[in-house]
Amino acid sequence: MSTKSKYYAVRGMTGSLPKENLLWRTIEDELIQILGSYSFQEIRLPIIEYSGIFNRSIGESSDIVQKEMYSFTDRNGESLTLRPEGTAGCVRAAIENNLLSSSAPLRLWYHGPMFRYERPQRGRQRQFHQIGLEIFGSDSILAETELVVIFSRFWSNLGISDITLQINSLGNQEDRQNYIKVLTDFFSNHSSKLSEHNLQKLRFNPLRILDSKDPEIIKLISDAPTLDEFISDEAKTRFTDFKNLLTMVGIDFKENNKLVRGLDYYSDIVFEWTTESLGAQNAVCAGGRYDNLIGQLGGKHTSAVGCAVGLERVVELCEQKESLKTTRMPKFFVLSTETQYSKELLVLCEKLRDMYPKICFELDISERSLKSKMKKADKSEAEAAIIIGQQELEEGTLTVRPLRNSRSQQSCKMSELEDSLKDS
RNA sequence: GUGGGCGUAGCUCAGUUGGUAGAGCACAGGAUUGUGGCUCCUGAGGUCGUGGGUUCGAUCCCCAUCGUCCACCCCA
Repeated sequence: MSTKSKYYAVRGMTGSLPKENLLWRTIEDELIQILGSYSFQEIRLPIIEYSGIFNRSIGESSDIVQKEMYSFTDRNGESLTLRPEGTAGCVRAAIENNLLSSSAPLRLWYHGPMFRYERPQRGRQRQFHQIGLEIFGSDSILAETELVVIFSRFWSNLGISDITLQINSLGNQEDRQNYIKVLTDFFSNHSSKLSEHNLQKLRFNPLRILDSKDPEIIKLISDAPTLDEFISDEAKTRFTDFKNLLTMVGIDFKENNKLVRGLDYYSDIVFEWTTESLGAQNAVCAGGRYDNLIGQLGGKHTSAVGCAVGLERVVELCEQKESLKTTRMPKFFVLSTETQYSKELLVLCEKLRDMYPKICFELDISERSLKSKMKKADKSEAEAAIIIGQQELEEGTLTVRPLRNSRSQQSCKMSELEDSLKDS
């Protein structure tokens, strides 16, 4: 970096630039439109919550709570945290505003930045953006399936194909406790092969060791008891039904019995959409069922499923594939032959905008040579330039010069302007 | 938190076995004083990330530091 600027963005919090944001918007609008068609409603949540909400829901032993939260004490001495994920706040808002009292399942979505103090790398920023979905009040596997079909539709509309759905069942709480007991015994017997970090996981949540990428551990895990031996018949049936339902709607999936989520509130069915195209951060969208969370946070016991998609990762996929067409308003670049006419130009542009609200008019304000203005017109990606000089002002006409085809330039009235777009 | 790579013009990078730097693209002006793209000509721009050390002399060697990228870890 040069010495020109003394100020830097906070590490891992980069924002996005104008040239990227057309793609961002297109992607977000696509998903939001789909969500509307499934009757999901938007909820807007604060970025800051009391820290206790995250400690309680995500889990004290999780990496997020232990070392990744942006927590601080406010002037009132309260511990607050920049949200590291959206579910906890969404559940809090639903309880607090009595959204769960209605008998009908409630479908919500939210959108915005999340914050985790991690070392930035590909696909991972400290401020990143998610769209999250939650369905409250449905026991049915139709709820999980709905989350899955929504994203299947989304990938398809974006033209993303190299993405895999991985699914697993964590069983109910009792199943998992039984399994954890056996797993703890297993790893304890092989504790010499475990790193300090894994030993710590063994104490707090042995399930997480299953996630490891360490070849030694992976080898060890292949001999470990698996979760599916322990889950109850009820959970097994649910999982089977879920798989059948996915097959019925034509969605391919891969069973992955090592898929455990890093947030403690998940139980029963969990899933994750992954891709090979994003380096080490392969999860694009993930979620599952968390029937106990609402009760844990002080609400009436209400079953729930949810998932979230990492927008940076989706944007990168779309950039790679170049599969998504972005569109913008048609545009005219409006310039004068001499800078003395630029005030008349401003007035003219306002008239044009009154007449054509769906067309973009980029007014030249550079006050440079005509040649330079024409260059700017070209760079602006406008379909055509509108050139105004003495002659045009006297006659009350517009000179329209197409920039994207070989048609010759023409003189026309303001009311005929739209026709010149149709030709091109 | 732990490793490793990389910081030279707006961008992508070359280069100097230590003697204060170049290319392509982009930008600006002109050839064409009411017209972009193609071509040609010209120009602007860098205390070689920052600080210190070694040296007659450092962009190059050494140390530190900051930034950045990738991976571990973790996760969306």
